[in-house]
Amino acid sequence: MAKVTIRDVALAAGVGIGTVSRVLNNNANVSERTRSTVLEAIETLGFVPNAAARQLPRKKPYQAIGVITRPFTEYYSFAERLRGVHRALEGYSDTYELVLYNTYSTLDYNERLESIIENSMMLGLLVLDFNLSKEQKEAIRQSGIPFVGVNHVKAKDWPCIGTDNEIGGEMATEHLLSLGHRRIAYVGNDLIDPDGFSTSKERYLGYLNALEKAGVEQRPEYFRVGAMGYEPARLMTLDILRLPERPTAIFAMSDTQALGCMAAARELGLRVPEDLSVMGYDDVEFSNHIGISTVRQHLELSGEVGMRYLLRLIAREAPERLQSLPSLEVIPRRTTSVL
Amino acid sequence: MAKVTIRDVALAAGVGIGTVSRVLNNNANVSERTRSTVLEAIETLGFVPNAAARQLPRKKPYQAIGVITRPFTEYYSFAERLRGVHRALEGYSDTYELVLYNTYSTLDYNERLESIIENSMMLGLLVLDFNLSKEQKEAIRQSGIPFVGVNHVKAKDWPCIGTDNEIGGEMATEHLLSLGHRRIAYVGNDLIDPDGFSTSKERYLGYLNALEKAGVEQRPEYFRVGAMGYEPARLMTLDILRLPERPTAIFAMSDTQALGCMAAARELGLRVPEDLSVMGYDDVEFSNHIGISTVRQHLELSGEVGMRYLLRLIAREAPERLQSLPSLEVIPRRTTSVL
DNA sequence: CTGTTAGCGCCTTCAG
DNA sequence: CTGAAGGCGCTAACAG
Repeated sequence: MAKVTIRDVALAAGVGIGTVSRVLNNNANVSERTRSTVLEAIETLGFVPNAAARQLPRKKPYQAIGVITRPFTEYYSFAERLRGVHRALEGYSDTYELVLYNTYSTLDYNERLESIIENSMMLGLLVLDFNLSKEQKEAIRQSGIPFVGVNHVKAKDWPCIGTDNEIGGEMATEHLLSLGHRRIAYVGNDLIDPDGFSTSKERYLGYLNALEKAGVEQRPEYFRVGAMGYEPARLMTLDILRLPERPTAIFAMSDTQALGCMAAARELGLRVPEDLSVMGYDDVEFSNHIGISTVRQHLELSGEVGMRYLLRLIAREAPERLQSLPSLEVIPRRTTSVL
Repeated sequence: MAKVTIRDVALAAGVGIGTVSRVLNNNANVSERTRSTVLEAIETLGFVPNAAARQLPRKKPYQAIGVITRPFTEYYSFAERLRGVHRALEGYSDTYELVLYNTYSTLDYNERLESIIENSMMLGLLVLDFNLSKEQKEAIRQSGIPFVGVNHVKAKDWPCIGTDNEIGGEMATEHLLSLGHRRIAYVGNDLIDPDGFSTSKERYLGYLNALEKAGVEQRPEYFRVGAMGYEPARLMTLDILRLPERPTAIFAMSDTQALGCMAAARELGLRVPEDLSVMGYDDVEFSNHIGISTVRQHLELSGEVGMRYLLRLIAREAPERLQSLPSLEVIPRRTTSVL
């Protein structure tokens, strides 16, 4: 159906477009009769006022900044990044609206990105946890929208911030090794996930590096990957722990998955860390509350730094180099102990 | 500084406005020289293109739905509600943008709301966890923007959805009583928080009801409220557990706070649930993973149902009555046990 | 109370 | 390659 405008409504209702506008804005100066006639016309025509057109004549312009991310509601770690984003935006709340593009899949992601560019409604764009293709970067650049990436390995062709997952994976594994563990399992997402993300692969490579440096043989049966999240991790761990010779430690690629490992251990009557050490990754907030040993990757800070920089780009302030994040840190807590 | 338009830029650069538009949109047909002249003018004038005006001539209209909430990044429970909101929006991602208004304070909240109404850019508004005043409801209604409330006790004057905190508090306490506990403490937020929220008060009233029905005396020293969150809960619990006669159970008003209670117990060498039962509230995701006994209030579903209804209102589809949430449920897990 | 007329700021032909 | 003109859909003054 073609787009219906205020003019169509006026025509259908047999009134002027000014009158239609008045009922739209609940202006007092309209008789009850004409009002209802207009309302009826709006109804039957399915008229939806164009937001941009309404906004145009108003004094205060609509200024919005977009944040595009993979489903943050499914991952605590994304939510923590967003916390930093909001921190950076504090004080700007009456200046910029935050438009959150929560995508569901790569396809969805690409479409949203395209639509953002087409609409050209965003003053700036923060790309959270997503790898843009060369073409996509080029397209955004063409559009003239300032953009910044968060959680991406440093690249020359766009301003981005992130940490090195391979190093992090190595650190986590080294921690376990330093505690005397030799039978260490890896539990994570599929190495290449549907969204083309290689986080799991990177952390796994770090794990391999650490083992190799320590001269520890890597056992294939201690390597399990699958869908992301708590439940798959629990199931995979159950499998691992039923092995004839079970590992004494597990490196889970996220804190949420570490929770799954711990649940599996509990189900089998194994104590953590006495019978099994569990190492997580991310250092989300609950990890501290519960006492999960993990690798801190400064999630919140990453969002904050990224957004601050984007704000600078938008304001065209001297774009000093993008500040880099503090180093990854191993945070030993109560789920890992000496063998 | 007055608003600078494309015309000012054209004037300053000594070119036509069409040319300015072309450089703005990275159109090929501009000589390198004029391009840089224009860019310079843009720079010195600090020109920012008006988003609405840019959008207007394009084919695809900008359609956005606003969600206004208290700082969701600080509360897991809000994040879970948002998950439901997103679920409801799945499949509409190419139709509606989701604009998230994450507020920092009541003042901020009121300002944002005003600005939303003034801009009239939103097709609909979902109000998450915030009590609107009569005037505010009236103002939104005047603006003609469809709106729905989530987490509000049922009211006649606007469509909203929510659960009864008093009943929930009573259920939680009854669970503890049924396990034989008589010395039960309450740990929560200040009864009236800075944002005028009375969630804590309501749950506390439920707690009192349950005690009274059971004929259990309520001890003032078992009542502690303070700032929201893990850390304050931990500190308050530390106090309570050092009492000459410490309670055998604690009802914490949220799962996050329950975590704080558990941490305090651990610090004092008390086992949960053997030495102390801890009851939470919310049933956020990690509660299941960790095994916290709690009251399920269907957070995710609330966001989903609310947004679905809003979508109907926007589409002007038969607004059958707003579906109500399932009843609250006590979910006993591993942090509560018989005395 | 209501129709009409100017723009809102920008994009997009259309001639040069 | 570039300037000028027409319109995007709506609001807001202005006369009735």
